[in-house]
Amino acid sequence: MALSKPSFLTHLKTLTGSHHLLRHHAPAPPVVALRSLSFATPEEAAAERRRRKRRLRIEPPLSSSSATRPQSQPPKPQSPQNPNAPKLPEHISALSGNRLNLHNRILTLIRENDLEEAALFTRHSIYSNCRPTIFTVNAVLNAQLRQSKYSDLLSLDRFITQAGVAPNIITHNLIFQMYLDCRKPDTAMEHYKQLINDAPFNPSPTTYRILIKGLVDNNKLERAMELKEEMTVKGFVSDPIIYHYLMVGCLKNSDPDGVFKLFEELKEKLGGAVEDGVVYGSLIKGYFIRGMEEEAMKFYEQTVGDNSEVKMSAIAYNSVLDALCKNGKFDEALVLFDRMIKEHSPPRRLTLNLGSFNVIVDGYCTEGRFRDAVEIFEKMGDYRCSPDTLSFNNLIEQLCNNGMLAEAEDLYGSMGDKGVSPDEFTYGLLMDYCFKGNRPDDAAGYFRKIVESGLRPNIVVYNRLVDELVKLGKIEEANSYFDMMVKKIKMEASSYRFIIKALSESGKVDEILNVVNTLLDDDGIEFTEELQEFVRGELRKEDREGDLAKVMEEKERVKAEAKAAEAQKRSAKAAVSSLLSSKLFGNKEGEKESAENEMQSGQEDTGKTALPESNP
DNA sequence: ATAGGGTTAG
Repeated sequence: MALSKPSFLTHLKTLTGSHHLLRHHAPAPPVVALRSLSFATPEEAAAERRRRKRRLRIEPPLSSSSATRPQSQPPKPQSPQNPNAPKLPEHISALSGNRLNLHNRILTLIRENDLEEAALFTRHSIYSNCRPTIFTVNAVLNAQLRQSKYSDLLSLDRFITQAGVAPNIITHNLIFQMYLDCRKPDTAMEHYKQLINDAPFNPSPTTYRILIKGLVDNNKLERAMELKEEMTVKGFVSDPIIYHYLMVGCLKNSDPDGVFKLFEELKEKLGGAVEDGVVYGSLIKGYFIRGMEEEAMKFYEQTVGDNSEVKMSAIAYNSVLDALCKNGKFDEALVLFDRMIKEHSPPRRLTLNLGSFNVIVDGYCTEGRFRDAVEIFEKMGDYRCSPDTLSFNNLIEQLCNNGMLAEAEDLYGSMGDKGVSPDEFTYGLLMDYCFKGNRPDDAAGYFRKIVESGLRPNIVVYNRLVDELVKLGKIEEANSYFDMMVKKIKMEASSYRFIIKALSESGKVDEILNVVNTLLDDDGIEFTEELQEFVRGELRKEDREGDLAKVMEEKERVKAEAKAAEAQKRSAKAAVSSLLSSKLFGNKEGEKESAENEMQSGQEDTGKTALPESNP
C-alpha cells in the first residue's frame, strides 16, 4: 500500500517551505485536517461544516478520476532586475479581450467541477501569448479551497508567484482562509504579517473577517481580540459581524462577561443602538450562561418585540431560536418559530431556512417530542427549504440515541426520494445502532454500503465494525472485512494488532501469518521490534513462534527478487533510451510512476508542482 | 466577471 499521509505532509512541507511569503521561517508543515469521520473536537467538526458549506456552491465532488496530465520540469528561476520590488496586481481592466475569453473558459471548467483541468489550463496559459489575469487565478484558487484541495491550491499559488503574476488581496485572503481551515492559525498570521510588511496594498475588511473568524474557530480568541483593536487602529470599521464572531468565541470560553463587554462596545460604536440582529442570539445566550434568565428574556423581548428596531434575518432568528431551545424556553421558541413562518415570504423576505428547522428539530428532541420532530422535519418542503445530508444525519442520530432505530431507518429510507445521499456518517450511525440492537448482519450491511457507494471508508468505522464482530465471536467474518479493507484504507498498527489478537484467540495461526504478510507489504506501517515481539507472543501460544521468521525471510526474498528484476528492466531501458534522443523518454517514465502512486494513495493530494516549460 | 454575512446539528 502506498504511503499516503506522510508523503502528503512531506509534500506540503516542501510547498510551504518555498512559498514566497513564508520563506523566512521554517515552521512545522501545515497539517491539513483531512476529511475524516470522527472529529476529535467540536472545532474540527465545525471546520468540516464550513468546508461543506463552501462546497455546496459547486457540484459535489465526483470521484477524482480525471487523469493526471503530463507535466514537465520547472523553468530556470527568473532573474528580474529587482527581485525585492513588490509588484502591483493588475487592475480589473486587464480582464478584457483574449484574457477575458480565457477567464470565461476557465470559469466554465470550474463550473463543470473539473478543477484539475482548470488549474492546468491556467498554468499552461502563463507562458502562452495569453497570460491569465490574477482574477482568473483567484477563481481557480477559490474553487480549490472549496473542495479542500489544499496542496493543489498552494502549488498553484506558488506557481503563479514564481511566474510573476502579482497576487492581489483576494489571493491573500484565500490563502488565509486555507491555513485557517487547515487549523494552522499561526501560519495564517505569519502570512498576515508578511502582507502588512511587504505587500504594496492594504488588507481589506474581508481580510479581518476571515482572520478573526478563523482565529476564534481555532481557539485563539485573544489574538482575535488583538486583531480587532489592530484593525481599528488601521482605520477599518469593526462591524457587527466581527463582534458576533468574537462573542461566539467568548461563549465558547464560557465567558459571558466578555460577551456583554463586546456588546456594549459595539453599541457605543454605533451610537447607542445595535440594529443588526446577528449579535442578539449570542447576547441572550450570555445571560442564560450567567444564570440571568430575566435579563435574557428582557433582551429577547427587546430583540423581537413589537417596537423593536432590530433587523432580523433568518440566521439572526436561528441564533435566538437556539438560545431559547437550549435554555428551557421551548414554548417561547415555538411561538418565535411560528412567527418566523408567518414572516417568511420568499423571495422577498426570508426568515426561515434549513437551519431554522435543524434548530427546532433539536428543540423537539430535547423535549422528548420525537414524533413532532419528525413531523416538522418533513414539513420543511412546504417552506421551500430542503434537508441536506447533515440535517438527516442529525435527526437520525437523535432517533437512534433514543431507542427509535426503526424510525431512524424509515428516515434513512426516505433520503433517496428527497434526492439526498447518505454519507459515511449515516452508515456508521446505523451500523452502530444495529449492533446495539443485536442485528449484526444488518450492521455489517450498512458498513458494506459505505464501500459500495464509493465513499471513502474510514478507519474509525472499520475498527468499530471489526471490534463488534470479534466481540460476537465472528472472527472469520471480521477477518474477511480486514481482507476487504486493507487495500482501501490506511490501516493503523493498532488495527493489525487487533485482528491478530482476535485470530490468535481462536487459534487461527495461518490467518495470522496472512495478516503479517499483508503488514509487511504496507509501507505505512513500520514492523517495529515491539510489534514483532507481539506477533511472536501470539504465535507462541500455538507453538508456531518460528513461523514469523519464515514469513519475514520469504518476504525479503520476494522483495530482493523484485528489486533485481527492476534493475534489469532499468538497464534495458537505459540501453534503449540512449538510442533515442533526449531526456523526454525518462521524464515520461518518472511521471507515470508518480501518477500511479497518487492513484493508489486515494488522497486529494495531487500536488504536483512542476511548471510548464518556458517559452516554446 | 476573482473573496466575502452571519445560524444549527456529526
